[in-house]
Amino acid sequence: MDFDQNIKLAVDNVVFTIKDGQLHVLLVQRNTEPFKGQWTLSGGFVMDNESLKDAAYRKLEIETDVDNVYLEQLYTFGEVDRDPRSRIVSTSYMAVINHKDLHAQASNYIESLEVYSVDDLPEMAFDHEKIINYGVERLKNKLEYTNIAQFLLPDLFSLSQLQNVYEVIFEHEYDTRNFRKKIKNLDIIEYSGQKQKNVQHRPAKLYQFKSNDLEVVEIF
Amino acid sequence: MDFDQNIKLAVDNVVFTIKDGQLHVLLVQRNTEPFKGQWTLSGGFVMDNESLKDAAYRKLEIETDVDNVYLEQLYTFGEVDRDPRSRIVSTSYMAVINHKDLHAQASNYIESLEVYSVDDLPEMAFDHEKIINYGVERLKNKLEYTNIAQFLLPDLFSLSQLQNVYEVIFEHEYDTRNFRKKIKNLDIIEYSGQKQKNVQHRPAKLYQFKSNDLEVVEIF
DNA sequence: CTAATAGTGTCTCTGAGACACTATCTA
DNA sequence: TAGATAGTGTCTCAGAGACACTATTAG
Repeated sequence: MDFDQNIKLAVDNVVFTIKDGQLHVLLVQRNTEPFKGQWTLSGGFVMDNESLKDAAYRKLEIETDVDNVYLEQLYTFGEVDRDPRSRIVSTSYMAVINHKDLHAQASNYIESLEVYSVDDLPEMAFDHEKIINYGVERLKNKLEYTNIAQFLLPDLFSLSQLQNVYEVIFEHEYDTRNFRKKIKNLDIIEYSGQKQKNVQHRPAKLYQFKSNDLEVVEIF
Repeated sequence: MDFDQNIKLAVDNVVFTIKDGQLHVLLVQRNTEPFKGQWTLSGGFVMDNESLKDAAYRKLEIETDVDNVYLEQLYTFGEVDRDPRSRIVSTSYMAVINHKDLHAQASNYIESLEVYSVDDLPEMAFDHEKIINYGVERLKNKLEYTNIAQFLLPDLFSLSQLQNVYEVIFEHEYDTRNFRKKIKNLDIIEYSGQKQKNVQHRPAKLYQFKSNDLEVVEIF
């Protein structure tokens, strides 16, 4: 056990949310070299007495209401030269959260914090753009076979809102009737009894997910 | 960058192969405490100048003909107490290999090396049984939507052999006609022009995969 | 000719996708 | 009543699964 190793271990969070009808990711702007002024994921070193997932949660607490967040490990990036300063291996996590639970202001943060559309990322430091792309693929996959969409939506939502989540992330429009037929057959959501109020059109029925945990269900 | 961290980073390989019509995994028997006599995955610490994947390959070279192996990262296990000696985070890799390319003898190895059926594992040290189970799930998933089965088969194989791979891993028997119909529709294998020889029954046509790389194709 | 495995086609049912109109609310 | 979005059913086609018999080889 006295193997001499000089590798540091970090976590990086890819925090997804939907804003303005587009998939966004939370980024931090660096204010020191290297890559000063460029953007990174929110992350940091793992402490000796916390698990990887706890480290990811600790970082996430600064920016979000972690009670309503879905967090899962993505991938561990272990190339030798991914950080020019020293050997740093980073385990990335994907967080999925409703926009209202994201307090993305710089208040607790020395560096500035902002959400960017994944289709329009700023200049990214390190290999973080690669990490984001990996996360986008994972999110797309999970949308196809789980109820993960719930974490991008408020507790009560209309079928149009749900459909919009899929359309935004897959960048593809679906037929309303077919979409509703499929979702209803899956038996994963239920009518809450409530409807939209004060909308300038026919108010939509509001639904809720039957399970608040991630469940595996073939969707697309 | 002078954060003080006392975590070591290791890799562990879950090496899958099919032997005697069952899915097997390669294990190493520990000859020191803790867990002396119990079995573990083949693994070890990552060196400062090699990537995680290179570390996994380096371990794999001892036991296999790495030219014919498929290797992919599984998951990083980062619980604080997973190793009683010290804080060790382990990134696991899944290797998929044909049984003939596995030279699983103890010759290069101080410890003894053996393949065990995943349905009949010996007493496992650390959290390695959990890692194996995670690997089995990943392998099942990949069988459903990729051509990963090729790495469990010789270059030329019969349709029965291919079907057997699926039956063994999913522990489910498939209808021969339906299975062949589906595989042929997928257009991922082709007839090699050769047939079995010296078999005491009608010789099967031998097929080969069109692509030697992992390709994404919906199968089941 | 026996034993063993290879190889093949049809029918039914289910789910995916294409497609157009009516309903309900606010201002 | 105009503007906006919600909400709904039918047809066609493709793929999944159930199912039974003939073909080819060695010994």
